[in-house]
Amino acid sequence: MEKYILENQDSFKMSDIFDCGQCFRWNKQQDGSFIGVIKDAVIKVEEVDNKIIFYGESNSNFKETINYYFDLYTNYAEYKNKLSNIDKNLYESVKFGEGIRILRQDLWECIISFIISANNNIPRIKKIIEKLSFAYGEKIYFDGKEYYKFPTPEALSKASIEDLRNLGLGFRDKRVYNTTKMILEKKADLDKLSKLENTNLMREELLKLDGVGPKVADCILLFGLKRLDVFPIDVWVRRVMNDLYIHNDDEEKVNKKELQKLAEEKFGNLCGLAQQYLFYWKRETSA
DNA sequence: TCCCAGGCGGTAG
DNA sequence: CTACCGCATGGG
Repeated sequence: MEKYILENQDSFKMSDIFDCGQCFRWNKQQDGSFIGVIKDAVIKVEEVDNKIIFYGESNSNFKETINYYFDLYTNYAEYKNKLSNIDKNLYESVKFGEGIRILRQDLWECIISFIISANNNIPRIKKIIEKLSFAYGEKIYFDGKEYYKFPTPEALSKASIEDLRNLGLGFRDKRVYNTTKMILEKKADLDKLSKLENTNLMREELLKLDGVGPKVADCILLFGLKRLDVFPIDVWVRRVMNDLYIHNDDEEKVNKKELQKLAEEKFGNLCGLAQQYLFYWKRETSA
């Protein structure tokens, strides 16, 4: 078992990071710690006396895995400073979610996860991903308990549309099935895609995948490719943006393109990060 | 019983 | 190009 201790981190709050809706595979334990699966490894994170402690088995460089996944090479104080200075709303939302970091999640896992997210709620998304991993992912042990990796494209391609339907994917079954096939057969090349410079070219590639529309593509860009210059618009973000800036009586009528433009103007190349603070702030304080 | 959830794909105008 | 609709499922 490896152990990695983090001290004096400018922003790292487990609840903010794991509850802000960017990831689906971290679960809070009774002792307050979180356990999740990063690629091939089960990781446990706990907070003791303002120190963050990571535990896990790792076949390669444990510390590097953690540093990369939690984006610890990036100084969020600068980001937060910039955003806080934009206006009072951003100041409040950043203060509320001060411990947020954008995780660097696996692209493939991100794609499937957010296809499943369509017209779905977060608890059920988590359940479905758990079931997928249990059924098609490789078993690993941690602290005497069983966990399951997220299935590889090869493994998931063994599932028929009906299999997926039986796991509770609903109408998303075909989308996951088709996209898995496309990626497995290299009709969509994720390695090539992740090396693209231009965010819009990346988005175009993602949009070719079945079940990936504008919102899902932007989530993948933000959470799987760390493109902070995208602004995923869902019901919550539309709500908070309308409440704060637009004040349309009928929030449903708020034009998405207009909103997109407004976000880019206000938040610039950090609009994805701004989205995350706003989303978390609004969702947590209105529940 | 109805409504909603991190939307998307298809079709029609 | 925009506007609408159907879609599976589970929880409130």
